[in-house]
Amino acid sequence: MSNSIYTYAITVPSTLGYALLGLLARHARTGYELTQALRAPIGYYWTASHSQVYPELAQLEEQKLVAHRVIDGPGPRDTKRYRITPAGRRAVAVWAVRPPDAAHNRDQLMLKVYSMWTADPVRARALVVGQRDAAAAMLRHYGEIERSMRQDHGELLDDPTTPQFSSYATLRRGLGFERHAVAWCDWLLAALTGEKPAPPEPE
Amino acid sequence: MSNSIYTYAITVPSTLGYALLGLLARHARTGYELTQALRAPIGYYWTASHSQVYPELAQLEEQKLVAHRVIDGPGPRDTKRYRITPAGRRAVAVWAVRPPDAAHNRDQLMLKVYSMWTADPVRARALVVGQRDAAAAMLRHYGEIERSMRQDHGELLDDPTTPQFSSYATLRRGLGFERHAVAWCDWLLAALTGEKPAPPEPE
DNA sequence: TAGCACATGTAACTCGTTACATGATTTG
DNA sequence: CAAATCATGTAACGAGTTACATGTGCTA
Repeated sequence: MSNSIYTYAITVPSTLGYALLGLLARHARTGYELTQALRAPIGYYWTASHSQVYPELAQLEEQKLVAHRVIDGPGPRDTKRYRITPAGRRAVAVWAVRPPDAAHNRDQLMLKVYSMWTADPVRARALVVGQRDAAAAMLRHYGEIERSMRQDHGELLDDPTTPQFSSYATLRRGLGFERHAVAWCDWLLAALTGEKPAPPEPE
Repeated sequence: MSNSIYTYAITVPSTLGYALLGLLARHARTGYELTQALRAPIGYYWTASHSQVYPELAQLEEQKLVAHRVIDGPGPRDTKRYRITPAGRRAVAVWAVRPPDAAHNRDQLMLKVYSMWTADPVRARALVVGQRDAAAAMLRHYGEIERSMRQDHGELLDDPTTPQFSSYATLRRGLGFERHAVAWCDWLLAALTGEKPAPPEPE
């Protein structure tokens, strides 16, 4: 059947695959629980729906990076609890320190701002106010998470070999990101309102 | 043939379509020139390859938001210069101030950091150093652009009705973003090296 | 008893990338 | 004369979203 030794292509996990391995490296979960983790906390920087998760888990299992055990069944299908294999654990560890693919930071808001000069200034202001409020809300939310992390763990947040440290590092990035987003919105709002620092010629 | 008045679905431009309209709102361009703009400056927050641009232009033309005129031909096909129509201009202006779709900020680096605790600390450090340097290089690059913008235009950067203002606003976001990225990498590097602020119990 | 959380899967579709394809003009 | 730039298009594929599909157990 085969006319080549390359008939079977070697497949490496997709980015989603590594995201799932990273979650399973912490503890075993069902596909459903993995999907939930892809809303929060992973959802803050990577999302996926369950329709992507289940096929990906099947692929990871084919590659022997995860394994599952049936635990029980509330619905028409079995409930499967997945755990990471030693090979899977090695795969995440290697992937985690390889430089990421040159990231194209898709930011729809920037695209809109790029064309904002064509729009109604009143509506432009409203958009920026809304974005500012959303960023401020996220900032508060992250602040609450930080407080509870400091309380629950504490010492662990200083040790880079703990999963808590890794979580904390991503949280700090989120905090800085939203803090800057708010500051930028405030600057833009001032500029849109026409607050010039000491204009030489008065109207 | 038709059993419904809804046979013809109304189609609105995709995000890429609006990106193209935003570029054409500034001045007329060929598909090739639009593709180049989608590397820089738009490429800093939105990318697309020419294989996406040409079909999208055809769709925008079908929707009467752009129009083209053949100018000459170096290759086997005609060279087409596209300009925005009044309807296209109205479409961008409206889109620009509508809240963006709830953005899922995909950040592969954060995903890697989330699993960094499983990895070799030496390689982890190397990854973060590399990311820090890349962010610092971008920061310098944006700084140069800012200087040339201030020189070329200057007054215009204070007027929200000019395209230069819009460009400047996105640039400022980039500057803040990279500045924070560098600071965060520095923090992470210190944490990975094990610089604790006055540890109570010595080893 | 209606709705939600739990739990897993498939199908259709859009978006985006890489590769295929062609060919003139300019530059080293 | 080889390579890059200009210039436009199609095809195949992978990634991601929304909708379709099923069914249990708990709670308001």
